[in-house]
Order: sequence, then structure tokens, then C-alpha cells
Amino acid sequence: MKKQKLSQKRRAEDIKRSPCPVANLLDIVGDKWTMLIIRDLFMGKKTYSEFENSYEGIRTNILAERLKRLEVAGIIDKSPYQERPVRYQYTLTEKGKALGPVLKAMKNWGLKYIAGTYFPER
Amino acid sequence: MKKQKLSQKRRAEDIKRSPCPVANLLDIVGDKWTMLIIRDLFMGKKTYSEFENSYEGIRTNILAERLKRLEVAGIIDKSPYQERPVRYQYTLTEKGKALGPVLKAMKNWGLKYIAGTYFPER
DNA sequence: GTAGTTACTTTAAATTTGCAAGTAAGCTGT
DNA sequence: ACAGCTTACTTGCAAATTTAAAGTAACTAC
Repeated sequence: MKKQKLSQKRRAEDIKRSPCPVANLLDIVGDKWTMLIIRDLFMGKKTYSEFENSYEGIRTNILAERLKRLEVAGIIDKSPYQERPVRYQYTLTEKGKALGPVLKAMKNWGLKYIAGTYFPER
Repeated sequence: MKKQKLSQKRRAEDIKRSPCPVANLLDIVGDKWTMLIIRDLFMGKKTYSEFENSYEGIRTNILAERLKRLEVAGIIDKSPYQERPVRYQYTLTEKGKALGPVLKAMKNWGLKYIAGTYFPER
């Protein structure tokens, strides 16, 4: 909880490390996992356990932290899709959907330059 | 040196964490700094100290490690551009230049969704 | 009432990052 | 010649983050 508080504090204070749009996007998605969650969302995955069960095997502490970060950044929305038991779904906001071209460019690059890669259907 | 050996070993062994093209690109550029170096290269920067002097203030240990990683990944080439004193330049390979669309998509997203950002001329 | 699922949180160890300082090769002015 | 400057890094160490494994809480199904 100490770590989360610290990073949220930094975010709240809004100290930008740079006026560069690329650097600012990297502050949100610049790690090994966040874009994979966004990829999953574009593929139609919605729930915590769907993300958890993706091929790459993200750990639940990282997943929970990244979902919170994406929510704070306004890239995803979290909402319950059923009561008893409460089950949550995560969906892309308009801001999140606007990351489609980034994901697509990344996918195209990988398919062309990294042998043996393929975009999973689901 | 222990850390570098370990990560290079993992790279050499070529254990892919995923067949996904996005995940594989993230293994190269999935951090807060690497795409900024690539941004600088697209803006015409070429030398170690030019990267070092960029706005965001990357530390030299990180810079050296990232340049090595990008070179190993075949995204940049390192070559001397003068003797006495020897000075090196880093340039994008074709594989590196192919990241242009990724960078551009990131830039466009940031300009649209993060207030106060602008793409520096140099 | 026991086992299973979902959506997380906690704890500890391993790894990576940030920061300061140091190094080596060569050049520049006096 | 020697001091000081620049470029291109490397080293050491504390702090932060990530990985890994286990635990928790709410609820369902049998």
C-alpha cells in the first residue's frame, strides 16, 4: 500500500517529466504488461480472470495495479455486470479505444520483424 | 556485470514469453526510456551525449544498457563517424525505421489526449 | 460443509532503476 | 607539459519495482 500511495501521489501532483506526448503515453503504458492488457481488451476480454489467463501469465498483483492505473488514466472503465455474486467488467473508454492505432502499429511491426509471431484470435 | 550477463543469456537462449507480436516488441521497447531514444533517433539525434541531453534526463547507465539492447535487437547500428578522437554515432536500421508508425501513433494519441503536450522540433 | 470461482491483497525475494561518482581516451589552451 | 574539458561510457549502492507464492473474502454449487 505504501508503493501505491506513492505512485498515486506523484500522479495526483501531476509532475510531468516531459512535455512530449510520447513520454506522457509511456508514463501510462511504458512497461512490459500494460499494452498486453489493452491488447486483450481490444480482443474482447473483459474480466479480471480473462486477463489473468492470457498466455503470458501476468501476476495478479501486477494486473490489479495496472488496471487501477488504467482506470485512473481514463483509459478503461470498471463496472459490475452482475450482482450476487458481484462480477466486474473492464471496458475501454473512448480514450482507450484511441490506442487502437498504436496497438495495430506494434502488431504489424512484430509480425514483420519477429519470426514465429502471430496475432491470436482469442 | 552479473545483471547484464543474465539478461543477455535470456536473450541468447531466445526463450519467448509469448508468440504475440506485441509482447515480443514490448520485450525490446517495453519500458519508460527505450521509445524516447527511438524518438530522438527519428528526430535526427545520433550521439550518446545528444541522447543524454534530451529533456527527460536519462541516466547514463540506463542509456548505455538500452543502446546495447537496441543494437542486439537489430534496431540500431553503432559506428564510428570519426577517428581521433573516436566518436560514435547510432543510426536506425531498416527494422528500426519500421517503428516510425508506432512512434507516430503514440505521438498522435498523446497530442490528442494529454493536455499541454507538444512534439519538440529538436 | 466442503470444494470451487472470482477478484483481489500481502509478504518476501529477486531484479531493475535512479543517482552519484569514477574512468579512460583524446583534445585544447597556455 | 599539465590542467582542464568533452565524449562515451562503467561502477557501486540505495530505493523502487517486479516476480513468485500464498492468502483472503465473498459468494455459488453440490
